[in-house]
Amino acid sequence: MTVGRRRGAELEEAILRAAAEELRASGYAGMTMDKVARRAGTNKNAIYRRWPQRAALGVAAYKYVADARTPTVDTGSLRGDALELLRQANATWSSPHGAVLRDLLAAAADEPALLELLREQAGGGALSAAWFTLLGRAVARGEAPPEAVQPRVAALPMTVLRGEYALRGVPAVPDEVLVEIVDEIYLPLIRGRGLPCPKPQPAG
Amino acid sequence: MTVGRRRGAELEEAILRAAAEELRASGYAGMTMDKVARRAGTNKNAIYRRWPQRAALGVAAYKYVADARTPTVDTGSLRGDALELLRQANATWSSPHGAVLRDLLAAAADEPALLELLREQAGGGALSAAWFTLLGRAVARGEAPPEAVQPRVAALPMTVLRGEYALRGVPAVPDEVLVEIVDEIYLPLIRGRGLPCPKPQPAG
DNA sequence: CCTGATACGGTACGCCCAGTACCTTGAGGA
DNA sequence: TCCTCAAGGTACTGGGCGTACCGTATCAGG
Repeated sequence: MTVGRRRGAELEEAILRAAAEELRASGYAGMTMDKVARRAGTNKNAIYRRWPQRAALGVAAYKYVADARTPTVDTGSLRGDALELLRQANATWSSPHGAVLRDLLAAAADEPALLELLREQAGGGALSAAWFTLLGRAVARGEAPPEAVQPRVAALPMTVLRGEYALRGVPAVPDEVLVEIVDEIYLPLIRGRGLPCPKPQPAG
Repeated sequence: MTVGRRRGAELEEAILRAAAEELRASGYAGMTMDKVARRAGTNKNAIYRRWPQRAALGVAAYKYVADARTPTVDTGSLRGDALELLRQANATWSSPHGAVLRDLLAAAADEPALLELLREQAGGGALSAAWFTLLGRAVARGEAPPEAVQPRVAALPMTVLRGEYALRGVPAVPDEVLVEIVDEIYLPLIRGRGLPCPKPQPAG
């Protein structure tokens, strides 16, 4: 009746796919080991043989669907680039895919090892690199002072966007907020860093 | 043996105290209803008669210990005020008290009602008000341009600090980072917003 | 083709915890 | 005093994580 007993990579694929589907359908909280096993047409043993804990499976399932595409933009202006990158990030986090990631982050609060992995995905590596190159290009064009190229400054819009997520309940920040972040915060900050700027109150 | 059967407010106090102690001892995940009941010298019924769910008890216990002190600072300069407020926030979030709050936030990801309450505590109301008055004073002193008085701008240092928490595993951000946030981001931003600033590249 | 080793499948556990039901017992008010 | 209501005690359902055990299919090697 069955097409034979699956083993190794094939079974692993099936489990990951099932876990990913469960994540999408019920969120991380609803991703039960039994349900994953049933959906994958196997049982919990096969899962626990590969991942020691539910959280580990969750992370694996997330990485399975997360195509680690490095965001790239080049609109020709700092403003355009920043806005585009923000929009991409906003779209990503607003998708069900982003919801899963947020659930996972919340649920893994007591699993240091998993937090590490997730943190990377959530905006550690590739993303901050994108902001760096973006700023670098702006400097080359003379749009930004070299002093502005600095980790905390470069990726500030993403930080503010995350803050916006924290304030509102759920993502999907309206586009005008993204524009505001760029025009009222990022660009003025870059400008402000360009000034040798005598303090307005040179007291002291 | 016992001092008699406790009722009403007295019992409620005891439960809240016990729940708070459990939170401190084992985090939210370890705050079991049975354990709270046992520690309070009562049983789960008395708890469920007052709070319908575990999460509700968690929030109540948190609010029980959280003395909602409104932070106030006035060092005489924008830089000093901002730094002081950041230091206070950092101290708060680094304390076990802050750890409980973070646990709670993570655990309540699927309880919209609780999220609301927590969000308020986490920096919604009183805190952003403090940043507003701080900036207002700076404007009055001529240290900052009036255009800078804007929600997202005013509380930006807190947003960046939260971002720092997200990147590192656990709070307790070193003091020099707080200084950097103020000197490299907040102050330059305020400065930059003061300029009518012709765009460096007026293309278009 | 036969024989192991390995891993899959099935099932049944143990444990813990949330939340509920039911009854007994004490305390305070009328 | 008696009555009511809440507190205490205990047991139970339901469900989820993680484990154990055992039969069985697949694969590798001779």
